[in-house]
Amino acid sequence: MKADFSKPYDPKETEGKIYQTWLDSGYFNPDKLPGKRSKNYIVYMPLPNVTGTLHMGHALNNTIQDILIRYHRMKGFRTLWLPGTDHAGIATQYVVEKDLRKQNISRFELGREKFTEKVWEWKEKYGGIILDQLKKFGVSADWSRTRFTMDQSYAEDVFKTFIHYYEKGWVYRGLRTVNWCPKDGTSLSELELEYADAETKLWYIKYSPEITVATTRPETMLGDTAIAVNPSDKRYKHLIGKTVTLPIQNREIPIVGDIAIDLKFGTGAVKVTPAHDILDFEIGQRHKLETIQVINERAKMTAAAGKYEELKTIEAREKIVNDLKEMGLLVKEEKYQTRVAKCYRCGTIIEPIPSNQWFLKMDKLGAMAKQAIKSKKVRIRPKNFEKTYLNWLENVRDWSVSRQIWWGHRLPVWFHEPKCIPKKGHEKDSAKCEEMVVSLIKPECKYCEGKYVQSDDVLDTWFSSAIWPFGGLSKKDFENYYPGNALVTARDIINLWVARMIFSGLELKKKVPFTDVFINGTILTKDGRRMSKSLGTGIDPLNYINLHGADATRFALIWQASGQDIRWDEAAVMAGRKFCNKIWNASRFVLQKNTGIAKPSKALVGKTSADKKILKKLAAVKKQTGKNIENFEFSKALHDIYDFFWHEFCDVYIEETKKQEGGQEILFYVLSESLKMLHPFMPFITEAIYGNAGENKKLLMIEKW
RNA sequence: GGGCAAUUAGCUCAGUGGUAGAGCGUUCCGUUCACAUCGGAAAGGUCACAGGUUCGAUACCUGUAUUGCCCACCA
Repeated sequence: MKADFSKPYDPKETEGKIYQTWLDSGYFNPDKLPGKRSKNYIVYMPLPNVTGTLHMGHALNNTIQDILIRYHRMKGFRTLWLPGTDHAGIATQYVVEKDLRKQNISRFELGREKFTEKVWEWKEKYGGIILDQLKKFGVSADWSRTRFTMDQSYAEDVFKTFIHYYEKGWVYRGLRTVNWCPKDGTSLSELELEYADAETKLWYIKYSPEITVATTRPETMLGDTAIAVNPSDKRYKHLIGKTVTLPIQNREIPIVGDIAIDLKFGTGAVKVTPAHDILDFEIGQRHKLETIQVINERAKMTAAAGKYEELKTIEAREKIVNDLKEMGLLVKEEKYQTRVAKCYRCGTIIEPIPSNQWFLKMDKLGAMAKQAIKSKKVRIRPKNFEKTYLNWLENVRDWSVSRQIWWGHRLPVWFHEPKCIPKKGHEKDSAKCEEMVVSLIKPECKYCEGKYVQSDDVLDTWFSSAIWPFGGLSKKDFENYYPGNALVTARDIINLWVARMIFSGLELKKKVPFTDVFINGTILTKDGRRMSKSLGTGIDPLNYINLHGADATRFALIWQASGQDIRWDEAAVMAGRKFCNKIWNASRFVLQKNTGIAKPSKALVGKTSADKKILKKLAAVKKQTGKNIENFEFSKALHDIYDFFWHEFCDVYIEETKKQEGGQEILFYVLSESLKMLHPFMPFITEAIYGNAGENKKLLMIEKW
């Protein structure tokens, strides 16, 4: 398409058309790129949630990836940027449930099957929104390869991965005290918790003449199975090994010594409730303590709580405090500032309860992930994030991979019906019925008429995201496009996602999925606060596109993305817009003077000192820009080009040529080269102008850098 | 509690062992034809604070303060 220089640059009118031209070219698809391209450059897009809408973080993250892809495409690489969306487990289930609630339908009325159908409907209707928003940014991903983590082939890879781990003996089932959301009815990983400050009380309860404990949760005392003290604590040392009688329950419980106990806090003696506290559970494991569950999955007291059965935990707390008071066992209560863990989705206070979960052993996998960084097979930039990554792996716990929700990959685990109806001639084999089978397809019992029923649990959503670098590729694509090169993501998912992709790739495919991880900065508000929808501090990047164009917005993002955190300053978008105007007008000037020249000459020799100077400068800037991009120094690269274009080329050289004869070829050449350098950063306007430059038939996006 | 980072012009940020730069904003001047979304010029900083290394530190080291982020988590 031709740019119309009789008017000022209008991004609104131009960007849609340019994007369509790119789509029509097919060049987003590596298989359709022209020319010999012997080397690959592959970027795996961090999967946005299907429920998501674009925020500033996506905008920055995807602009960076687009710069990498466009640069390498122009450099002659066979470039693949793999896009997709994540089913996002509980996040999506939550959104759809909320939607249904408006129609007064609960998911329980619908039942599992109908509910998941509804989620699929929802996904078909709204799941593509975020990808369409990315297109407005100029994202040059290969949309023909777009994947969804619940696509059949992807899901199959997820199941195979689970089965692989199971067969290795790395998957186990265990009762474990987990963070449980009573509202969503699911366990949550530590990383899915949000903490909020809360004012509560610290109650001092006398367990024996010698032992008083301090607790914020007296209701859990009903499930206490020990008292723990620090073994070096002189006050209690002599009591270790003895027992006390648990008040109310009148149960004998042992006093154990454990180093996890802080001498300075409270009284130095701690009640241990393995069932309802994760740290206590670990203490319980160490001392082989019994686990007595007194709170159920709806946050009510169980039968084991005796007369408090069926009370909500808070009601039970009040009653118990009162009862203790009456018994004269409440020594004192004091105000206490604490932090309560809440569900990251619904904000409900989580309740640690023992629950049957599936775990993936992390010893071998964690070691592999660690080794990948230590051996420099994978580099994380900025480098200090390698520490974040390694620290996590140093003391990583086994990964709880099961979730009690309906939307997700159901575990490929099949349980035998309780009854056994032996097949004829197999009466003697009835004991051989396998209680549980892990298999991709529904198994049949060899010995009896009994059926297998699939587990109700689904896998943690990160379990499926962890295989994105290969689960997202067809068999043929896998051969051509695995492993990839770069992964650009935010720092908060270095452990949740990046580490898990690395060990998944190594274990399942024997190769690291990518060699470079770039952690982009976090965009904060101008006064340094986190951008978030719930705080009302978020900004919709599409507003900037509508007002000033995608190029100006991309400019603003990269212009400011020099450090880690960005305090977002809107003025930068205006600067980007002004720069667009400058590019547009300088191009008009140069191209009007060069109507007759088809291609810029390659081996130009400057005649005047101004000519020589600009050519020299251009060569230097171009070299430096390439280096900067390859080193993930995008902001530096943009500042250099900006400086060169505006202050060297426009302010000095163009003005100089007005005074001197000739030099048109050099003008034309420097402009063309500038457009190329600018293209990865500001793809729309540069492509639009390039269509006007001489007889260019080629799109700038595939022009040689 | 542990770790990481930041502190430079009114604002958002670069930067370097030898007395500081950009964008935006401000002030003044300028519309001869690429661009007033422009050009030219100017004002504006004891580079958080204290010590140390050095001939010399904003830059290197130590400490302090403030801020932010990550991880762990206190019963």
